[in-house]
Amino acid sequence: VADWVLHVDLDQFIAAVEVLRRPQLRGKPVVVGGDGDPTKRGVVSTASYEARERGVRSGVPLKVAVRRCPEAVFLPVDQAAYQAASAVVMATLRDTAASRVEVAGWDEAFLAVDTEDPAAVAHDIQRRVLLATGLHCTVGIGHNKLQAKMATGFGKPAGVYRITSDDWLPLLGHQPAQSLWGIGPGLAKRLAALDIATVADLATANPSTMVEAFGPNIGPWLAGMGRGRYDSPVDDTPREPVSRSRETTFQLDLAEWVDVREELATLTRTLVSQIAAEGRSVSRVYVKVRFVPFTTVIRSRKLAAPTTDPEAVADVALAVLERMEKRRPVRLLGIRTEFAGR
DNA sequence: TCTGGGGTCCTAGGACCC
DNA sequence: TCTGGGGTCCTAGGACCC
Repeated sequence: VADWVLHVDLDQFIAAVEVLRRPQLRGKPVVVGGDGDPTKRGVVSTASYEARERGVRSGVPLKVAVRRCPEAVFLPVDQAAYQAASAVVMATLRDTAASRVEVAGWDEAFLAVDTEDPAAVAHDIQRRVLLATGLHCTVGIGHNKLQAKMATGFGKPAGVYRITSDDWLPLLGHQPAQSLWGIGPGLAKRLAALDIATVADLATANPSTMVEAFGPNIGPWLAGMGRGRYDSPVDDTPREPVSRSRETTFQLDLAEWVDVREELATLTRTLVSQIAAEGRSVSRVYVKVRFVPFTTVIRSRKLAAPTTDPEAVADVALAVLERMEKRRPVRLLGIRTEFAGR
């Protein structure tokens, strides 16, 4: 078969971009997260391999990270820099032998490639990306996106790895179902209740049981993934954003409801002003509140008509907030707006 | 002790309509 | 006493990903 899918994944992307513009950091533990102050509330976005060896991984609270690795260099998140680097990477990928490139995030993409020698294409991609950006990437090869994506894990860092249907079960059969792309803690728990623990268990699961337990779409999709099957093709259609959100974690929890209202109104106005400046209008508003102790509530309301008026959206957000229990203290406020015209 | 911020997609169930 | 079947729209909320 000459139709291959390649999954290109930049290695420790965010940390690598930072090291690129601060060469003196090469080889040192680098932690990017929050505003770069590890005494504040926030979590790690990406850590360099040197920091990962010390147990500092994405999602670890910065306060924990600094305890585990006090000598690490802590840097603030600089989205614009990563976006710019990402754009160069994606342009480089589009300039390769790939017939289609599906951007799957800042630092990863799927490529449809028609070739007899996918490994040669993969190495060529690595050379070109390194030349254009100074960044290293891993390339996974398969006959679909799932196989390619799982192969990347075996190729890290900076390697090339291939998985096809023939070696899917020998390689992955004994692994937990949750190791598969798309199976998180929630699905893993429901699978475990059906005595499905591993990828091999999933591969041999009874189809009607799966449909009964997960529905006509997700059931067969899960069972197929157990056998390394994956139908959705590499899709290079540029995607219009569906929604945009902003959220804030307060350094000091809000104890007064009047402050909660004020912060939510400000957050909403800021976001909607930006959206309006881009010429988009808002059709639905979600309000997210995280209370202490740790519970998160999300409520939404559709607007009577799409609008670009920050005040109007703020009013709706406050009305949604009023429907919630006025618990305190409040740790986090978030606003998400869905765009009109979809 | 501490738990970010940015997204997408799917499903259940109620309201309402014919 | 019995109360279909199909459809859309809406909200809540689960789940996953980087």
